[in-house]
Amino acid sequence: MAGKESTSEFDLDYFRNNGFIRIKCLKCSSYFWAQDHERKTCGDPPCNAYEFIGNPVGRGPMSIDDVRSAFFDYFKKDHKLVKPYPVVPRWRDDVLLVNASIYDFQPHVTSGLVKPPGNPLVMSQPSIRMNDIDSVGISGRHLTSFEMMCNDSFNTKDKEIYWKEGTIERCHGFFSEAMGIDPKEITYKEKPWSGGGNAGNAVEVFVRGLEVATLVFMDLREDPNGETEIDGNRYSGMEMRIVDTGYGLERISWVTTGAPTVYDSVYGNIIDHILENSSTGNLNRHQIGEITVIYSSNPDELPLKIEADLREKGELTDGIDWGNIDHIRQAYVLGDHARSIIHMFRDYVIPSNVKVGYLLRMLMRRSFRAMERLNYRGTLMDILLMQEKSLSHIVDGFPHEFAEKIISQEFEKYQKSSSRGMEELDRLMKKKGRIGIDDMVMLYDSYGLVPDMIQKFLSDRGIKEDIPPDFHKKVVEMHERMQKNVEKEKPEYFSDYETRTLYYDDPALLNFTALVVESRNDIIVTNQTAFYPAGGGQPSDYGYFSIGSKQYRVRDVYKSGKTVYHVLDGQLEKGKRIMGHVDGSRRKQLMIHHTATHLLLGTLRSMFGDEVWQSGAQKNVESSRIDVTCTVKLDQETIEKVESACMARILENRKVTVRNLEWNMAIEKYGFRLFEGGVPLSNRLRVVEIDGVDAEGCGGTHLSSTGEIGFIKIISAESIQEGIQRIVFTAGPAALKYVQNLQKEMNAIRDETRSTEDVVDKVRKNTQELIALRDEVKLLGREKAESLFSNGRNVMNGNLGFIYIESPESYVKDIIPIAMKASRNTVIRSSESITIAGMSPGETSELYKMIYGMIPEKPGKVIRDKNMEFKLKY
RNA sequence: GGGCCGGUAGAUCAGCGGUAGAUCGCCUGCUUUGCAAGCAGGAGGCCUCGGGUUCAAAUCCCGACCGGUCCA
Repeated sequence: MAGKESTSEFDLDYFRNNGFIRIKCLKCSSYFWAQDHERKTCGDPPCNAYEFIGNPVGRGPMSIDDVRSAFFDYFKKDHKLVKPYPVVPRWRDDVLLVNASIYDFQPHVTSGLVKPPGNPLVMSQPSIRMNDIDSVGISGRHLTSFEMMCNDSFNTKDKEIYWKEGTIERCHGFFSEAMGIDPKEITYKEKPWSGGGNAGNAVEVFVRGLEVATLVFMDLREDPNGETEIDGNRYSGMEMRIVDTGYGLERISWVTTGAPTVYDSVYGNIIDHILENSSTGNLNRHQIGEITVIYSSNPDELPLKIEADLREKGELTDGIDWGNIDHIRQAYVLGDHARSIIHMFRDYVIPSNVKVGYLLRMLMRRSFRAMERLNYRGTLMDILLMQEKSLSHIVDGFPHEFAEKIISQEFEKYQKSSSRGMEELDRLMKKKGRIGIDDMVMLYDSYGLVPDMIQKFLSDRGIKEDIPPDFHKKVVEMHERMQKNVEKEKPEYFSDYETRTLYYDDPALLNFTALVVESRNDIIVTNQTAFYPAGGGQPSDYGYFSIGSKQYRVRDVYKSGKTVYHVLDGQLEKGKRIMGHVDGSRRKQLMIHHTATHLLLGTLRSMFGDEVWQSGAQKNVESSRIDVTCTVKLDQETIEKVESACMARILENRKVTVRNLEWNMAIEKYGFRLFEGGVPLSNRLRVVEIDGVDAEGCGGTHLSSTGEIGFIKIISAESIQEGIQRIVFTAGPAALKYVQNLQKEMNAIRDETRSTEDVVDKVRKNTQELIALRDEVKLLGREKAESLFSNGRNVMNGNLGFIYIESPESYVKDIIPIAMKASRNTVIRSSESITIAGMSPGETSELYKMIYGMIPEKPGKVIRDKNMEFKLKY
């Protein structure tokens, strides 16, 4: 019955006029809307298990291409169709991958600063989620990459597009009319939603136990003083109310095919191909459908855990060949990962040990292992090419050459570190006879050897070793210790005054008048400023403010929001009229380095291709650096080529233009390449373009042509991470100074080495001579020690016999090893010490007592080590 | 960004306080019709770098640098 005990956010005309009633789920007590008045449960697992496997809905099986075009056709009438964004979100730095379609519009659109690329809009956004990677291939429903289709509308005070009514009406229309699903099968479950600093009401849409869409009505933002509380966080209302829907493309297609798993549904042909070309041949996958249903009924538990429990109880074993199931699962993994890898390659991600590169490496290595376990006869590229075909309507420009190169490099690395690991394992076995859990953790940690590779290695040698059940726990424990976050000291923000940015109006302006509008201790805000604040890798300007003859040095300048803060030596009161003076030579040098950075990046990209992306940069006065993704190691020869190419472009004196473009237009024109450096949050993108070389969104100050750079000299190139090269360079006057210093150093070396002609040759000779002399001294020392030892006197003192040597202190260390091999104890006396060395511990101890009694001045220090050697220092 | 493992002959590694070794590769000679191989001999090392401890450091401690790997 329509519950009246609580008011609903979804008590909509559309529901009421179309025969829907609100029902309280018998199992989970949440509310849902349905046209089937007899319905008792909400449709969300675990309240319902999957009921569509082997029993599809709709007019017939629809491929993802079918579903996608049906979706677009349905919404295109009154929505703008937007092209998908890259899966690597270069426009934001808080996440590694696009997880959902709304990521495309955060934070610039959701904050209201930038207008959406269409309103309302429709699109299908490839998304990658790595969280459930352990369940991929096993649960039957988890994917690392999928397409999230959405129809989004952005409502403002002035313009209402559509809100709940319009969204639900469209959703129901799409599923029932366009997809031909029996409307009585569709349920809408109410559920509050929160994430990424926003929150709102939502409904989840279910068909036969499968969640096919989520409709989110985002109208709250996180606010510590907000009046609404959700999950312990406080929220307040947003000016823009956003409809964000997520339709799971693969799932919707799946519910129409009723295939055993989503993998079979979406790319069953590729799974067939993989199995046909592996050791078992193709396998029937019908049993897997039953397993998928079982897992669906317990969504909060890890599939492998459920499976282990059921198998222990003896359920879930009848007639199931687990060897085959495992084999099929590897094929699923391979099929799934191939898709994510395509998306990442498309965005030129390079495998590495950090960030998104690490995620790519993880996917690739898991794929390699799956191929090995399957004995798959093809290559990873074969599977990528098949998946590329199946994604042809959504992915364009998959770079084949780049993919081939990266795969072969990564495979080589994978094999190398596996075989190193295997050698280490072999050594450990020889040394210890068995492998403990700590060894396993070490092999995994240091060589990437997963436990089943270790197991296989051992079983090939007839040794049975179980993987300890707490292996992963141990790994996690080990990594728990490494959490550490350094909180950076935050500068003080106390104003929201919009400072006029004279440095943008005229980058050459150095002297200006200003009014102090805010003041706190040594920090002031002025109405306008020509001081460039630190940002975009460009450090702040220096200089001073003056009032009459008094000067106040400017030590630091920073910007927050629209306010520019100046840190002074001294204090200036609010209301004072002052003159500002920017240190012109510092600014000029920073501008040269900044424009040079863009030139260098553009040049590198033209030389090494689209894989070159900036991944960090820092300008400075003496030198600057830029980090770029690049698989090529930059040797001296390459560096010189880069320098020459830069020089050519400097001599061409190419124009540098700065334009403020509307966000969406800028992307339309230049693409996501604009987001090379950081991205300022504003409604317009400031695009700095070097004619024919490079265009980037950038907030820095720039020269007006490349000729002003003078010349660029690369100081060093090193790899700071895998796939990332750090180039340190200098330009303009700083470059001249650098070269002058080199000359000075060279002259100094020439003087010090007393060389007249070839300095390098002279240094080489000197070094060789030094090594030769060092060796000779060593040898002479030993010879001398030998001769001192053989000339030693045989002494009998009471019943103690020993060899007595008098020697300079410097030879003592050479005599000791000889003495220790001799059959008798040796006493070595120098002007500084008496040393006893020998093979008979008992006797040396006696000798020590005797000699200690004999010397007139008692020693200050007695050294005794495990060789039973004594040293008495006077 | 953090943890862990490592850096010794051209390559792969051993040695883990006492005067640098193995295997493969390389060079020379012998054996062989030739190849594969065998035998004998030989060359090849600032033991990554810098500090410290020590009579003595490749070895122990600290710090850089480089490589690998796992996690975020």
